[in-house]
Amino acid sequence: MGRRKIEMKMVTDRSCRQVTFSKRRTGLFKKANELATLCAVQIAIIVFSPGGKPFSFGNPGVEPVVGRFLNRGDEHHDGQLNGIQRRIQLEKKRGEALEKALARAKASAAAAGGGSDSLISRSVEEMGMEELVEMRRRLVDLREQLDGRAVEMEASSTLLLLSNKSESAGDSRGGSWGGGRRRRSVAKWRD
Amino acid sequence: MGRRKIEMKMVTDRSCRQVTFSKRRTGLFKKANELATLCAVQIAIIVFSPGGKPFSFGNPGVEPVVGRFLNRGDEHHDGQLNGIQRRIQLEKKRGEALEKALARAKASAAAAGGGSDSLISRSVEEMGMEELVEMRRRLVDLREQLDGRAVEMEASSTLLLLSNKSESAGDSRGGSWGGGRRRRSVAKWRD
DNA sequence: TCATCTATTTATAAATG
DNA sequence: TCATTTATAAATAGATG
Repeated sequence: MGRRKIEMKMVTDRSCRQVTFSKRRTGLFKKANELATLCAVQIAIIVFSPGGKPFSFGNPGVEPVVGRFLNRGDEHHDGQLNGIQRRIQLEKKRGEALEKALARAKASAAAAGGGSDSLISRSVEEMGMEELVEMRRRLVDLREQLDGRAVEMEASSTLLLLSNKSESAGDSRGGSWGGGRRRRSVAKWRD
Repeated sequence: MGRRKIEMKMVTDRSCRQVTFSKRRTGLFKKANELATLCAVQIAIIVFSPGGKPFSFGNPGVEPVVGRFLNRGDEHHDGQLNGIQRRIQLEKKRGEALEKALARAKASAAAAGGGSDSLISRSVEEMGMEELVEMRRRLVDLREQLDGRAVEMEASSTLLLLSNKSESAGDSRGGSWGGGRRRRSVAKWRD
């Protein structure tokens, strides 16, 4: 697609790689936009430049699409809607083990609510890998809870739960280029 | 790019639209794969077909990329690496408010550890939106902490922290190199 | 550095099996 | 309905200012 055919290996020269990245990212986003337009579908692309900077494209926006994707229970592809009742049934089926895990997750959240701030003095930086992994496990439990709940709510609420920071709790719509994230308004074309 | 030039409007015929979607989705994923290969970058694409079915592509996987995107603090784009020290400095700059929030988050995790499972009897389904939002906020704080720690670790560990599920809460290695959400492997090529 | 140019390669719309 | 083919539009690698 250029003067010469190129090998499909990482471009070794940093400068060339950056140029290639910029050109192809532009092309990719354009293609994505065409796909969204021609087929009237939702699409989101997130890409980090070689320098580590995030670029994104989304129709109608990155977060609605990501939210829809993440919220999707793995077991049901009902497409449209699906009552929470079905979900609950599935969850109950998972058995007591999950129930206990959920109880712990809830206890965690509640305990945090009345939290005594000074109970834990060690900094997270001092924690070992094992502890972090365990923290993460509970975190995942929490998130499962949130996701399970989320299917009940309409899209805007779901967005609130999934978006990292909730200032934009509203429903900022409009297909967007560039940063899906709040500060970036339209497009960053340079890295 | 075909026998004829086509208008950039929604293809009205459902059948043609589906064909166009399949072809262009394939092309888009191929381009994304090339971009990832040539430039050694992380990228994720999520697209819902006209029928509402999800398709995804991700390098090294959808969730690691989405996680990185959602977790990104808006204020620092340090790019490469950055010792945890730099991160800590930035966090300290945020002031006492954040310090307190973090302390609460840590307390939460710790409380969960010694958790009394029966403290909370209400089901999550019964919780109100506000409580869920608050739970989510703490969750985000926790995750920020984990991410701050994560920069110290090598990629595989980072992947472990960010990937949504690890059945084996222990230290399941060999991060899933491709899958989107847990059950999905890499890409679904048919709708 | 950076945008623009163009020779080529690549993607794909329509045709075809 | 699909997969394959083919004529053409579109993307882009390298050149150039």
